[in-house]
Amino acid sequence: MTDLTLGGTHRTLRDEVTAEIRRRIVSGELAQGERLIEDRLAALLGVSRNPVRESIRVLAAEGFVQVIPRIGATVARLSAEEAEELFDVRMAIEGLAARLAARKRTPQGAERLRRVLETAKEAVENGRLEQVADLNTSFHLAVGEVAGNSYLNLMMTPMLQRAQWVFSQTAAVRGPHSWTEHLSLCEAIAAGDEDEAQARAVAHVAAARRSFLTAIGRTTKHPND
Amino acid sequence: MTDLTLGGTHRTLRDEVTAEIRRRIVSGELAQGERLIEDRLAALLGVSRNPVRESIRVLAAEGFVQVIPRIGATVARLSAEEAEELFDVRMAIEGLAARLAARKRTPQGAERLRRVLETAKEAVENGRLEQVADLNTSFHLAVGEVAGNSYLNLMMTPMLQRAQWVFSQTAAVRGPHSWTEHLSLCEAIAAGDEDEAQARAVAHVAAARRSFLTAIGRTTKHPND
DNA sequence: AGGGCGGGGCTTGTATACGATTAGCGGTCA
DNA sequence: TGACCGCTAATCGTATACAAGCCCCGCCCT
Repeated sequence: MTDLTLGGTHRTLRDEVTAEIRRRIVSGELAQGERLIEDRLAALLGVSRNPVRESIRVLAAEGFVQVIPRIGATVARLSAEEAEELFDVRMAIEGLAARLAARKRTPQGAERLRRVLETAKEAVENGRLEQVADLNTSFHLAVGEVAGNSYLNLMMTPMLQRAQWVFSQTAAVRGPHSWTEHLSLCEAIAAGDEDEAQARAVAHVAAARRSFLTAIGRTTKHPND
Repeated sequence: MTDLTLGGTHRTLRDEVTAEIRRRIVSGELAQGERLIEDRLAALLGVSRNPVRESIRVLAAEGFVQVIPRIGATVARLSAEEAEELFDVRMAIEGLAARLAARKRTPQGAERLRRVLETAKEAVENGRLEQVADLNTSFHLAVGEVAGNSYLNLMMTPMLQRAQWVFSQTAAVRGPHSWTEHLSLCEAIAAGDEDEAQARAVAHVAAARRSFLTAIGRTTKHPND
């Protein structure tokens, strides 16, 4: 009786395993370079090796895991250079997402974005800090969904989780600053101003990059910023 | 003696199966919406179901396959809208790739691009038409590699194959026109002109979009073009 | 003492087996 | 005649089994 309708909504073990391993990587519970031994992961999660293997392949395609045939899988290593490279990609992708969101916005879409911001505000006020990172990702993802480009969304989902990974690794918390920028982006989208929406999204990611660079203590790229 | 060095260069069945299924999808041998039955694919390729399953998950993450739990996997359907959406993503991503390639170019990198163009020219002259599509993809991918952004490359690889899929489905051949644009892009990159490289890459994708729209016989989007 | 060599354990790659669920079909009853 | 019900075949989800390769350690030889 629990699942009387569409059977397609069933969550398979593989899906849960994938989400769980990814969560552990993004949160840092699984350290960079750490070996992912199929047997142990399977035992740890109480499943057999098969779902674990399928998960590892997907996570490898997403860039969270590195697989070397006959040697094994490890959590990917994220050098400072690679982390910074991500911001370039984000500016391009999220700029496009914001532009399309402004173009294709609907009242429901704008409302949806506001609701995520509202939830985030509550979470901040109640001190649910670890939830804030997830809500941050949710907001960016919601922008992508409002943009209504399915392939863009397919790419954005792992990209944003990777971004979250970068921040969890560097322990760089951007604080309330970030949410003001979100709000500003939300307004531009709701107003349907494509140029402004893109500009604000790009500026937002650029600010995140500066925050990241400060956190890792190297200002080599923009010494006169 | 064939494999005396690094074992990591070993190609597993799963890799070959993934490449083969992807190739059949991109080439159209596997039609959109066609069911991918694990048993049959396994028998067809002479392997067991396990490598096939892992392949299907990866292809789903790349957007070539749609998986519904307990129902099965099918080749993804590519509506005209989704196909066109891809061009937006490509303009953003390939524009960035071209810009970064111009910024980080090296003599070897520029030479590499020229070599791909040379090979393509030969292929065109010798009438190896089905190879031309692959070389087209190779060129775009090479631009990404010269850009030297690992995550960008991770995203570009399936994206470009998806683009190739779109063209193989619409039977839109762009012909020598495209290669002039490649050459022009290559020069801008070699010259290190970031703005020009990005502009030419974007223009190239925009031209491909027009070609696509013409091929599917709907000019609704840009009626006055 | 140092370097090659072989064996054992661990881990991955692949195959097979079994249970669970779905879709499709035919029969039955109103 | 049409709709509902149960059955069967097909297929997926998961677990288990076995084979093959890799790493590491100790031994032996020089």
